[in-house]
Amino acid sequence: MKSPRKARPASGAEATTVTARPAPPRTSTIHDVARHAGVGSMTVSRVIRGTANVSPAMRERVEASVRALNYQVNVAARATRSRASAARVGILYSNPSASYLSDIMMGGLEQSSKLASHLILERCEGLAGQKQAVKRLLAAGVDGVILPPPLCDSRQTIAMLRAEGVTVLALATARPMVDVSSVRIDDFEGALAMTRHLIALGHRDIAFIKGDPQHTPTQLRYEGFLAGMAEAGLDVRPEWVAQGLFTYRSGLAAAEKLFEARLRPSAIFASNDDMAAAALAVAHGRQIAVPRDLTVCGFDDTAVATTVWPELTTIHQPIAEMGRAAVSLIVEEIRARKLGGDPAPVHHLLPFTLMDRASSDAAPP
Amino acid sequence: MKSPRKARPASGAEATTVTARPAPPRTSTIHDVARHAGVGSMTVSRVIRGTANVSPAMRERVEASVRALNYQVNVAARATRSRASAARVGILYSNPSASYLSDIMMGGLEQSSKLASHLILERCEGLAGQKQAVKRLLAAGVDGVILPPPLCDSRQTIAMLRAEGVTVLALATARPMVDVSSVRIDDFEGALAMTRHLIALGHRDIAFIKGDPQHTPTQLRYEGFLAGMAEAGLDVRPEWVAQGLFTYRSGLAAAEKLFEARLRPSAIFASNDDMAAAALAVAHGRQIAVPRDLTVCGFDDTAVATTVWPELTTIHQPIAEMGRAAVSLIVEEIRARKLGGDPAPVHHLLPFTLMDRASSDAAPP
DNA sequence: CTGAAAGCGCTTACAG
DNA sequence: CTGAAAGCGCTTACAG
Repeated sequence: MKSPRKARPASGAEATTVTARPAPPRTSTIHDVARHAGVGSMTVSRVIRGTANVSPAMRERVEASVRALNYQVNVAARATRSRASAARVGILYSNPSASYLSDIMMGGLEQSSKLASHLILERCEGLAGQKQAVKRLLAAGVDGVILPPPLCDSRQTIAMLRAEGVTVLALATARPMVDVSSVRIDDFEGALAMTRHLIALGHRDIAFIKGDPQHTPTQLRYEGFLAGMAEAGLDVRPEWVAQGLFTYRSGLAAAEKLFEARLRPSAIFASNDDMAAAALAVAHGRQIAVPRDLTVCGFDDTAVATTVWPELTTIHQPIAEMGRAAVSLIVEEIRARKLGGDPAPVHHLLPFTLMDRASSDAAPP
Repeated sequence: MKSPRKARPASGAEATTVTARPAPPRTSTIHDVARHAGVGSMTVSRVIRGTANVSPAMRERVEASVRALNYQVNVAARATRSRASAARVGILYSNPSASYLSDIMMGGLEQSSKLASHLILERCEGLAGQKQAVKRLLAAGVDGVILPPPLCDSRQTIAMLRAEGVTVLALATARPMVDVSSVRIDDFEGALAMTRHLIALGHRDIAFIKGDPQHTPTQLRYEGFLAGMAEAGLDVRPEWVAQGLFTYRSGLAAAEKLFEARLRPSAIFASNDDMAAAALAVAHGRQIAVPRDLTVCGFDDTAVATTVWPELTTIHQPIAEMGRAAVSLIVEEIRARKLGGDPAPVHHLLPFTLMDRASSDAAPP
């Protein structure tokens, strides 16, 4: 066995080089394009924004110059002038370890970077920390705040923000309020689609692991499951419904309970991926082969779904896209309000996708 | 059992309202502050940037006005004028499902949003897609590109970018090149620290699961482990070293192999969290209680580390912070080059943290 | 140490 | 349908 080194290997950089670097490329402006096309800068501005009132010939000419000069908009400059993106948007979160959070942030930050709006991340410690967190956001001068779960369902937080004239958007809530904009998927339909999928695979003996009763999607996912079973005329046995809390640990306990029932189900539908991953681990321990002897599926399509083996069949929530949509919508709403309007709240329902992976298969005969 | 509903529950918004909203807050500018403080705008600009050459009295006065008016910098406007942040930075990634990726992005986007630089995310499909992806980035007019693993170690990608005058930064590489800036932790020291921790807990029989031989951190983490064992005068049994590939599935196989050895180790140190999570699942299946009968630990502190139960003791890589640092450093390097300089590459080594969680405990007597 | 002027790259509002 | 002017909020470069 190789003898260990005491000094840090590669602690400094290695003595390898690549090549010398030429001068950095220069980026062109709207005026360069205008000069190249022989038109006014205003026309270029109209073309790149896709505004109406530009003759086709002119548009063609400008677009050619844009390509020729490899022009790219300077979003920072654009933001300076157009009120739209001068928006300051907060994201108030409370559960930083949730796997969906970084995807929400990623989508939101990406969109914000496109619009050159300014995003402010604020963490709220427990429920008691709400007031403090809202105060910090107000001190930062936010025009709007996006609320991911579970704060998306906190009437108190929403009320505090709105009392100060701040625009609010609830993200991934299952229970949107009529006068607060929201971005979400349809949890009921998602669970229904998964249940139909299992039934189409020939499963009749389907168990279900419920989520945390405190969270709004829990009930809808369960109802979607019940609806799917009912429309196929299948029974839902009480001993095949286990209570979970959306955590891996609760999934471990729930799965153990399901396996102790007299009859073993041929499929387990867990209402999120963490609990489905736990069910997989329990099955593995009991030497139950997945998917040969047991189908397991989840909900959300978070990172763990593709980490475990076999990879989980699950309902994909387009979380990053929801983050993007949330920023777009709230910035638009803020803009409208700044212009003196009173925009109606928008409720944006995004499509989910059933990801058919290796953890599910036809029911054993 | 409750009868299922056919219609989508809560498919539209609920009939609940909150409160009416007052007018949105207006944000103040540098000139408002200047007027309030009775000074020139330039002085305010100097104070908020923390520039030298401002008398303490003046600074005090301006800061009071900043607080009074709740002034917040408009980063977009700032970016317009200061060349620094006009930077366009690409992030070229190839493994979108990697759990560290969204954290890198999150840190990077956050920093970029602060600097009002422009981030462009580009995905490269397989190794063959490198050329295409680089072309797309060049077409987008990038000044610099950040390379997360595994592309951080691709000499070809780096060479292509630099040939076009693009500044490159390698993120989380274990083998930095001397003339390419990098941001990383010390993998050797991290593994050494974990090994020492296990030994301090009384473990003598420690098994190790190696990572993918293609990835640069693999060797260093293994060497860190060997060094720790050697300095304590402990043997490393060949049958207690298993080869993995950094995937959960490979961890499953590696752990099974370790348990088939004649003697069972009292601790398993997996060189990443996915494989440690797999080892946990295998132990669970074999009714081996963790941490009572077996200690399991990982490396990276990705989301899965706190998803599984018991939660994993692991080495925390400050991934989001590394993303932030990468953006800061590359923007600074781009700025320096734009001003005509030839800045030396920077090698930034961030501290790791040993997260002592529930999956590790003292060795059984 | 402080400030008035010019300008960043774009869009708004106003003329033709 | 097209464009010249003014201005967004800030910083750079130049005077004092």
